[in-house]
Amino acid sequence: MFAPVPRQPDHREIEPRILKFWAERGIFGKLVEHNRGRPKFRFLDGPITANNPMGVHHAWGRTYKDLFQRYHAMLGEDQRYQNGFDCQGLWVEVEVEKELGFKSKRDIEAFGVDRFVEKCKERVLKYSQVQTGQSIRLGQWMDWGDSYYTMSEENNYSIWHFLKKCHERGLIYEGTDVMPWCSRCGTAISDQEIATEGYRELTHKAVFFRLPVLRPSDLGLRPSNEYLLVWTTTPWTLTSNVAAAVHPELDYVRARKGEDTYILARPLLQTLGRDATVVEELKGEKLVGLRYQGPFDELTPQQGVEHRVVPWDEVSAAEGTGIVHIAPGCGKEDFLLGKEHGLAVIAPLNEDGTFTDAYGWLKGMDAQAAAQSVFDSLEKKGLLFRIEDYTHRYPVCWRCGQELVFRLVDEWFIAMDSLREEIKESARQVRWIPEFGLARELDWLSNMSDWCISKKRYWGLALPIFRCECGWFDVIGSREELRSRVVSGWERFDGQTPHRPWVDLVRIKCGKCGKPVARIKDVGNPWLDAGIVPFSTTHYLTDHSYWQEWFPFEFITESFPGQFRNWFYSILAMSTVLEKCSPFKTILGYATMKGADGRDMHKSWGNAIDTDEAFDKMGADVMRWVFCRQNPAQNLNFGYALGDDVRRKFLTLWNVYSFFVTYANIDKWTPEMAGGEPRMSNSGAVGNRHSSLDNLLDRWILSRLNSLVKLIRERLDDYDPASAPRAVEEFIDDLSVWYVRRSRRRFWKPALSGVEGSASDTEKQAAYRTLYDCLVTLAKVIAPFMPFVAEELFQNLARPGDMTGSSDNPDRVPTPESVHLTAYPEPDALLIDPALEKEVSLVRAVVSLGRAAREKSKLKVRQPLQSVLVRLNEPGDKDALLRHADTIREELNVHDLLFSDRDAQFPADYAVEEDPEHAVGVCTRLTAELENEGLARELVHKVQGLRKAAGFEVTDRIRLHYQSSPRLAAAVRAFEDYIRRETLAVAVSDDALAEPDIRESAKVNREPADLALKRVRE
RNA sequence: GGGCCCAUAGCUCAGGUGGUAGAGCACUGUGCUGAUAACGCAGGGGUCAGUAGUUCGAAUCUACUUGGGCCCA
Repeated sequence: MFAPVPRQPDHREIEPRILKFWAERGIFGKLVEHNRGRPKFRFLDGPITANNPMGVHHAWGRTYKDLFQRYHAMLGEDQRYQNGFDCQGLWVEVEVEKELGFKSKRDIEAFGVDRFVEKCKERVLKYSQVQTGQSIRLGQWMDWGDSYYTMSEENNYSIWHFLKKCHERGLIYEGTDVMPWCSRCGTAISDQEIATEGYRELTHKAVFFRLPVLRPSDLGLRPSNEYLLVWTTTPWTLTSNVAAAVHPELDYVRARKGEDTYILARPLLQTLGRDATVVEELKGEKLVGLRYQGPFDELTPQQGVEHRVVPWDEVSAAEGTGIVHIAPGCGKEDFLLGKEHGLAVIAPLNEDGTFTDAYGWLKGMDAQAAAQSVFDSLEKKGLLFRIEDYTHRYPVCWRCGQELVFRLVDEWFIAMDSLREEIKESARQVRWIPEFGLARELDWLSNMSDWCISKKRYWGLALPIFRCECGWFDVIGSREELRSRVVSGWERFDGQTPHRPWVDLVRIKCGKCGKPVARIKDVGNPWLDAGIVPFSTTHYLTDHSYWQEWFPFEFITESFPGQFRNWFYSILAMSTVLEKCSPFKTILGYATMKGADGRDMHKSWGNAIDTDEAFDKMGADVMRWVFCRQNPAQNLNFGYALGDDVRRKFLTLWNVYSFFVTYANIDKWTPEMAGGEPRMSNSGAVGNRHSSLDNLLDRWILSRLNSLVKLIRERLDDYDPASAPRAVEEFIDDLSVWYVRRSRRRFWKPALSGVEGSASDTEKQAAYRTLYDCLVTLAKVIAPFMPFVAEELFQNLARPGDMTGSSDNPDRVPTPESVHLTAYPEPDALLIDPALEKEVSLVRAVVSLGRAAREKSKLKVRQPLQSVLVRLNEPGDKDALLRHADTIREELNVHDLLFSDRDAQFPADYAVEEDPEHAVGVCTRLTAELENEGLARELVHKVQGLRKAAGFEVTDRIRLHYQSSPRLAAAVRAFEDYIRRETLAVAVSDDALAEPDIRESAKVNREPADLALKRVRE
């Protein structure tokens, strides 16, 4: 017996129960064991940041990861199943700071770096556990006890090794650069980190100001009443102005306004207002070298600075004045231009974004808050021209949202120029899905600047760089190397992880002057942590043969946006340095998850979906299906409505399953009855025992099933997750709407006689057998997508009685214990019959047209008609339709199926519908005989309704009594056999019935009738 | 300024290698009542963003334009 099937699947009940089943039976462990030593599927999990509970967008990616791992497991491939957690970096620090109520780095120092670092570790451990639980709830199968953590010693020391290799190639250097700087976090933000969320549309005060041109006089250079008109959006940087840039090819003017003369780009003359008159036109190159008086010459750092006009091709006349203020200490491009022209570099800011002590009255003032003070000072000096609001995209800190400033800093870099082409070559070795990924990655690689690997923070990779005051530095490549070179502090470091503050206590000997040298204080860029995992997780340094077994990886899948310059970049770069190749062969990228309304998910906008709530409301299976059927290249607008659609679709499958179990139990049908040998073999082949079947419907659905399996294997082998679910949905539709509906009567009476070779038994057995194989195969097919429901179907169909613990079905058949331990179905080419599939499509098209024609005739389908007439353009289609004549006649409820030539006209009493290929007409003329038949069918319809209303079982026999008009009575007599058969009536009589179970006064096609039913006990 | 992606029915989206537009939802009508707090069928609805080109033929290929998104500078 199959367990009775609830009317609707309840994921809240099913999913936890299946999780428990898997856990108790150790199914995952058995799977790993089963495939051990077989051909490998090498998957690399990109680490998830273990800093908060998982977002629903993570569930999207994790679904892909699980889908392909489960699929390849069912192909019998050996896998590592290692999940990864990203642990180190500013993002964790920021959360811990919030937890502790810290506002700045000073708070951390006061709290103690060691305690702070421990807090960071604790947070990572806590949320890695939370995420593990959520992933399990999603149905993801990983070796959860063996997750890698990027804070592990192996990971950190592997990076040391990488950095050492870079140093051996002379790529590591300390540079002065102007970097985007977060004054709250007290650290530079690397190029990669100014990510999607790294820019924000902001409005600032922009200022037009004037700088007096210095003219020669007896006493040297003196300010004149001629001015450069200059514009900037960052007032605080004026304090560090050293030059003004013009485009040498651009047209400029000298224009008089009142007593004064202004120089600016000609296209921007209107900036001066209407009362200005042009005195002279000149090219920008004529202005180069002109000296002017700086806007803040009174400040100490400005003493001795010579201000002059320099040429720059980047200047445009699109906005401002065409004269650009240059402060090499405050802007990246300014810095580069300054280098080119040998300009002075003035660095005005402290780590916290305030002016340094040298800045006199500005000392201690926050740079961004200083705008008004700068304006006041300009005003007082007669240099202010105009202030206006200016809206632009401005970089902000990707973690805390603070507006960034550009600050002159000393940071450590890996020189990338010599690696650029090598890494691009590695990127080209990869299959990028979607294809445009390669172009994106190459674009990034072509434009990337040197990799800034240092961060002035606490929780992260301890960069193994030791630098002496004398200028010497070296990079340590391993713990052993450090130990061999240590001169002091080892005992205080030994036993600790290689993190701050402990590793900072170690001293080595300077290679030049011999002094004890400490590590630089900086920690590493977190993408180093994630970038090394292709090596650290495969024990590149400690177990080389293991690494050789598992490297490179076949497959990774991650979200595209952002990762081109982050993880994809760092694993490609690091692997290229270490092994001159890409560490992965195929990348499946997917887009961004948005709210149901297409906007970013925000709690305050009400469109955010909590992961745990989604598991509860939607269920993991449905959620996974939604993710899988999505085109990965397209943003996913995720909401509960998507889940409702999927649930409806699967309710159809559930109904088929429920239908099968209901009737199989009535007939006490078991798989063994129809076969003889055990049903579920491990071969995985689908329906290979049906080749002798002659039922067209059976042959058709098995062809469809095998075609489906073939397609899905092709698509999954090609790393295309989205095509498979769509194909499954179509199959479910075919199975329910056509196969089950058309086959329904085969599952009804008479009951299985048990007589070998009886005709009705053979038909019925074939139907059960076919539907059973469809369902069991489907369970296997969807197992990687919807692991819970697949298991539920499989357990009840293939191992009935097992899950409930009742052991009327002990392990007497070698059926695998779980659907996830079965082999993925293989298509049987002999069962695929494209011609038959096409034929059934044709039949369905003709039936569809016929129904539309009936619709037009206003004659309901229950009323039999004499004939349907089909006109075909393809004469060959006639034979095909004739093979399905019974089907067409039944579907359209007509007696005859007729054909006509392509040019023939339909008779006048036909209602006709047509499409480009065929026309179908139904004869609308009714005879008395047809009307009687219609009455009989209508009566049956009423009686079935009464059976239902009375609560009879579908197998109950009844007595049917009726009193009616003579017209109806005649019809009943004419079709009595039919009525008895359809309603399971043992007797039909026209007298009154004493004590009926149910009675009704009804109208049967306008003929009045009293109907009464009584159940007959056997 | 450069690169990449997108634009198909009211909404969400399918539409390898070019051949007279499809699904789901929504809407309207209707049927079924032995899967039934389900389901089926039928119908309305699209100049496939625009323009030009290649072609016997373009939603599909090419160029440009417009609008949206992302990235780089």
